[in-house]
Amino acid sequence: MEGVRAMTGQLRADAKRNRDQILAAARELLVNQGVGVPMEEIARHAGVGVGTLYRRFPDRVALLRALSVHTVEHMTELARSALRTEPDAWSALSHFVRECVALRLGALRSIVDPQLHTALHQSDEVRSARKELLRIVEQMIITAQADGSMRTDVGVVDVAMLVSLHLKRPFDVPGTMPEELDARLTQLMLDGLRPASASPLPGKPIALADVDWHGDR
Amino acid sequence: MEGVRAMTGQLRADAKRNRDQILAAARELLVNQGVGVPMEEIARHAGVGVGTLYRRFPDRVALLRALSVHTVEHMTELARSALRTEPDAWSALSHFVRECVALRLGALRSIVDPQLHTALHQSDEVRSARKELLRIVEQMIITAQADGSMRTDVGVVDVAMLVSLHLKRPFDVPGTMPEELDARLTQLMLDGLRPASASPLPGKPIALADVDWHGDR
Amino acid sequence: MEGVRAMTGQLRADAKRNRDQILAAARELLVNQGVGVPMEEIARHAGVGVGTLYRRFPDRVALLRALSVHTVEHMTELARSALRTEPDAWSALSHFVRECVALRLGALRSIVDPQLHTALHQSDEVRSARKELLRIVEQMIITAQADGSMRTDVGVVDVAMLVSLHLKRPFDVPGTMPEELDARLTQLMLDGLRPASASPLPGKPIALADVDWHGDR
Amino acid sequence: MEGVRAMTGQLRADAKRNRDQILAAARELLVNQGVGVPMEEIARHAGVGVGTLYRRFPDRVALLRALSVHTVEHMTELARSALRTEPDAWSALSHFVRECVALRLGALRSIVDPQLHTALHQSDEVRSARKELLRIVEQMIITAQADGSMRTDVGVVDVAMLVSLHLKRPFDVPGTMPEELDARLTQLMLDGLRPASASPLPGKPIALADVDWHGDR
DNA sequence: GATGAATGAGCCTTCATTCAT
DNA sequence: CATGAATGAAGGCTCATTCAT
Repeated sequence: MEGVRAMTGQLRADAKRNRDQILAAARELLVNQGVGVPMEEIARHAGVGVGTLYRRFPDRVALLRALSVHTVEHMTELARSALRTEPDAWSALSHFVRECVALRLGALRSIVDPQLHTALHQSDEVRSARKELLRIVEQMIITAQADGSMRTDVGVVDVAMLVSLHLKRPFDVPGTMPEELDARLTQLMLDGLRPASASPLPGKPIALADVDWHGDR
Repeated sequence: MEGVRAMTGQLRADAKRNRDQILAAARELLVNQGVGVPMEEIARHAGVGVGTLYRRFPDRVALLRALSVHTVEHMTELARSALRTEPDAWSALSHFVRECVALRLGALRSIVDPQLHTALHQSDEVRSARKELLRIVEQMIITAQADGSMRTDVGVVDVAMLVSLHLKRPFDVPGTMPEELDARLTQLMLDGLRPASASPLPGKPIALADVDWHGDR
Repeated sequence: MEGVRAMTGQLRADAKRNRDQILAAARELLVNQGVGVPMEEIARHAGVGVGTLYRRFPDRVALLRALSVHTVEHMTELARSALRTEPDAWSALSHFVRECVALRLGALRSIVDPQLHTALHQSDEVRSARKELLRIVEQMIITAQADGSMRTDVGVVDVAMLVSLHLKRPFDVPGTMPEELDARLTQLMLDGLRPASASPLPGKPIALADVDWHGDR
Repeated sequence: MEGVRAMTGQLRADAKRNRDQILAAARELLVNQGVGVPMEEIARHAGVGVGTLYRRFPDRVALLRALSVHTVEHMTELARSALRTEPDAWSALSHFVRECVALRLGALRSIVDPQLHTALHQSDEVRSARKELLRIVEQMIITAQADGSMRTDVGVVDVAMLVSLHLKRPFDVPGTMPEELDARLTQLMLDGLRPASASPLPGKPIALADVDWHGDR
């Protein structure tokens, strides 16, 4: 029984609850205060001791990695659900992107320290979660390009990198920017991906197959 | 004499040299290593002792502020020069944006800590430097919109915020992304600002006059 | 029944097995990794949870004490057996010493923290186990001195302290020292105890009766 | 000037004083409390802040290394001086050994953690200091063996390892052991090195040339 | 009883800033 | 003035021990 637990990643009920609380706390604090948040503050926020946090995630990088995977998986669900609900591929893509932005799913875009950034992505779990997401998005793109609703000189990686620029929570002095700013910027970005606007781009479309290390969350 | 010097912001030649070396070192290290760089490393890189650094800039925030002003002033020069050289307003704007991206003028976009971010902008010097830049860019925009080469539902602040998203140095695992990626993303963004692509935006254009705290560097 | 069990130090079979496994694990890890080994690692090595370890030994000192007693008792058996097997007292003594060294019976000589060391010896069990051992060794010595095979200006405590110096596992860069080193050093020590070599010693022979706190394990 | 300072290992007067105080404090605390002493306590004892300690010695291992070199150099002086003062090689050797024991020059023999031990000796400075010492001692030994005052079946490394066993400060409950104990044990050891006592040793004499990693302080 | 999760005190180390030389 | 030494607060992490399951 214990063995099965370990294999399937099951944890004792309370341990699982703690783990989830920690991830939630980390996510919130990261969004609001940047990657620098003290581990102790994350622990306190999650209602546990530091020791518990460290038992679950051996160090800061491990925590960020788990969070990263968690986020990417969330995005994958959103993408799948958009494909199901929306009438066509372009609507699905833009709906998906708007949701990601609105849900602030880019907490980890904040990571600006190169060591940390690299460490974060040296994880198969992170990489494979991202690859799965990108595969779905690539399908959306190919379909949208086929039916003429999207410019054809871009690949998933172009799109992923572009979108990821919009996923960083902007730390503006609160209240000085209109609510709709995020939505406006996102729409401007999406408009740039339409065929009508296409002006020549340097280089060639970058597809999933063209990079080793695939896009960024 | 000393008094005049102080008043006009003149410094003795070597002092000026020190100041410039420090700013250059800070800029380089910030770009390459993120905002975490120790003051001592900046000093070493600049070839001075920490003491000297602190004499010039009372604390870390002051240094970052100075760097911010310096960068914005650099951008202002680029904008002016683009207006002079380019045939029309839209070319000027896009040329200017491409230059900023290429020169990695967004080192401080890296700042992700909200306290720090706020502190940075609580400076009249920073604010007025930015206001000056935005005034010029606003002129470009208005002209470009008047001659039909730019969509009319955006304001400077929209554009500034959008551009600023592209100014952050992307910390990718080195060598995995094609050289042209930055240029491609920039072009996609510019294409989104063209009239051909315009789809309805939520809210209204945000102009310089619409915000208290004006855009972001 | 339970009462009798408790009194006679009997434990249920599995409990006894646990206890022994823990002691064995502790001994091995102590020998190989120094006194710093985490309790949790000892438990894991013994194939039990920490909880079990703590049920058996209320704290780290208690564990070390038990180990100490265990070791001393082992030495006592070796001494007795040597007396039975060897033709004379000196052979018995030297055989016994060589065995102790070879079996690395000095794991706890590693204890270098004075608080810990003191705590360890503030235990009647430890003290009486050691006293028993020393009584036997004292017999060997007296007999050997009487038949002229050992110098007469030393007492058990001298010998015990001397031997104990050789019981610490030497942490050398593995493989750089010849296998026989331990045996060579032990022999050099034994040779120093022979009458032929005797040169005057400061002070007087220290016998069991001369000290309060008797020798060292 | 500064350059010269760096090259010759010269420090500003106050810095040098601090460095010495730190080494002295470390030595004392190590002798009395084992290698576990908190860095902070060493700093306090030396009358400086932790920061200062860490500026001088980047980490605990560096401090221990410095101390090790310092000690070995001290021993080297003692050995040289003994050679000068004593009438013959054997007297020089035994005088030297007695002095080392009396001065408690074995604080670092306390190091029982194998990682730490290894780390300590992965230092050219430590190794070359030790090699120099061992060369001198080897001379003493060869000469003493030549004039018949020392058994001929041992090499420096044998002697060094043997002596090093006696250099660890014994942590006995204070006051329970007679003052002369150390001197008695040392004498017993020296007697074992005399020709009169020689009984056959397993293996062959281990000389400086026979090991890669040379003895242990 | 056994297990391993949770706790938190404590040590190590870094770095912004101050101050003696 | 420039320098770099000193300081100490703050954060990361470990591990002995307790306690819920």
